[in-house]
Amino acid sequence: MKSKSNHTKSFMIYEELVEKIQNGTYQPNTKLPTEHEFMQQYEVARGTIREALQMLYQNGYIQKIQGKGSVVLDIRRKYNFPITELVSFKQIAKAMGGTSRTILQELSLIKPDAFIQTELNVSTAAEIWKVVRTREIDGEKIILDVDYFNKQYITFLTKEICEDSIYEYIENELQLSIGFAKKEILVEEPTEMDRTYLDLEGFPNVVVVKNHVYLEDITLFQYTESRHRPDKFRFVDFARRFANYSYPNM
Amino acid sequence: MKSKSNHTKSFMIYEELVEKIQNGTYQPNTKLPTEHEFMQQYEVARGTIREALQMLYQNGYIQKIQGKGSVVLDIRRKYNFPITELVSFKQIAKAMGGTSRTILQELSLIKPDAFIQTELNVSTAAEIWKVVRTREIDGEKIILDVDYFNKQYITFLTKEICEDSIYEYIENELQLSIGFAKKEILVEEPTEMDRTYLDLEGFPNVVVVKNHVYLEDITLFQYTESRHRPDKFRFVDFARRFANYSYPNM
DNA sequence: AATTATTTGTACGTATGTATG
DNA sequence: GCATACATACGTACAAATAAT
Repeated sequence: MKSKSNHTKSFMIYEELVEKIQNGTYQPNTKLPTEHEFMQQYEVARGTIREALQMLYQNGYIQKIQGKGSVVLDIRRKYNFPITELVSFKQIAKAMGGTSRTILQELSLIKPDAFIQTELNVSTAAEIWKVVRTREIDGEKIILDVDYFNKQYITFLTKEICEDSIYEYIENELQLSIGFAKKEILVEEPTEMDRTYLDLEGFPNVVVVKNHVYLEDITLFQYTESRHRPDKFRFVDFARRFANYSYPNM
Repeated sequence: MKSKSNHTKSFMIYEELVEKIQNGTYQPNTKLPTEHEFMQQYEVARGTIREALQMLYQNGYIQKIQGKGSVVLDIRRKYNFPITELVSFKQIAKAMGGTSRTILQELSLIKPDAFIQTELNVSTAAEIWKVVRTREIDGEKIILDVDYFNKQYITFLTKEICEDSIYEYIENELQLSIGFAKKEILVEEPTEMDRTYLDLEGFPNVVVVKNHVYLEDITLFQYTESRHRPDKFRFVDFARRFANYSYPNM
């Protein structure tokens, strides 16, 4: 999972601590070194350490307890699944282990119909890339991804890019920074497309994840529907009660 | 949505800005005042303003763009639904408007079976509150909530509390601070319980949200299954690509 | 039971870097 | 090149919660 360059001290410390939590250097339910110890270890100001710890906190790696210290959580380890982050299928497949394959069913430039005009907020004149891909895991076609990209921002696409990772291409080749996405999870009846491209095995509905994806400058460039066979669908989320807004500092 | 006291300057500023975004004082796709202007307006240090803005950013209210400013997003307004936060049904029902009702089907103290022992990480000796509630919206029973509370932490429950809001009771009466939760969304076949307590109308499966809820001191005190009729299920999530770890400051 | 030390939380101020216009 | 605005980092002080004396 790489993206734009982030060579700040706090981010590098964060990455190092994530690594040490994942490889067991810091064990679940034990305390991390104190902020003061980290200060000396990394020779940075306390605020810098607190930023790194805040990222760990925000992403569910640790719990910070005032007066006590930071405790390593094992939630990530227990559910080794991408938790509420924007990740591509390639990353998920890699994390899950099993054999996976992407089959490109369609790659075309289209004029947006009324639905796509609304979802991508474009006029009839716009040009849109339509990408249809089947995701096969352990020999079963269980996910159908239908993507629509605004050609104004994603100017060029090829079969090879779609079969690898479009996100990697967007961030590394096109040098665009993906900012955020709004996800919506629903259950729908299978469409004709679902029936042809998925191994539905008689399941009477599909779980649909609808995604609007924005760049960092707030331009909406992608609308995606990820259509899952219900028995294979799983979504894991980590939520804090108040995103306990204790922020680093100063 | 209230919880533990948070009277910090940055949090109060955050709340005030949320209010102003929601009531339209700050319009979507326009820029907020600069950090410098906020500094003068609130007579606080820049870091304090940046903390407040960071909370807005993290929760999808604004996008921060270096060199330009902070732009108000309309994602929250478009999907007026609790976005990836720990919220109780009472809050959701209130936000949705329509008529809603909670029916308490069962409230009992039980000894945990093998499944609950695993999910709540307790021994056979523990005592567990079991709460079964039906959620009715516009006259249809579409959600079945099955909660298990560790009596060690939630010592006392009544019919009235369960029919109102257990979360309010936990936070306001018991003065416990809820820390975080791990959610998992799956699709399952209806159980006998689902069939008796839900208006399933022939739907062959239910969407199940499994929830492990922890206090701020990391004690696991609740396991919940929220079982939804699939046609009425909807989950909205806001995700940042890298939770762009720019933190306030210093 | 009261005090002190430790550890995290909030807030202030300053300096410099980087992106935008 | 310059001004503006956000980003990162340093340092200091004190508050609040916890743990140890």
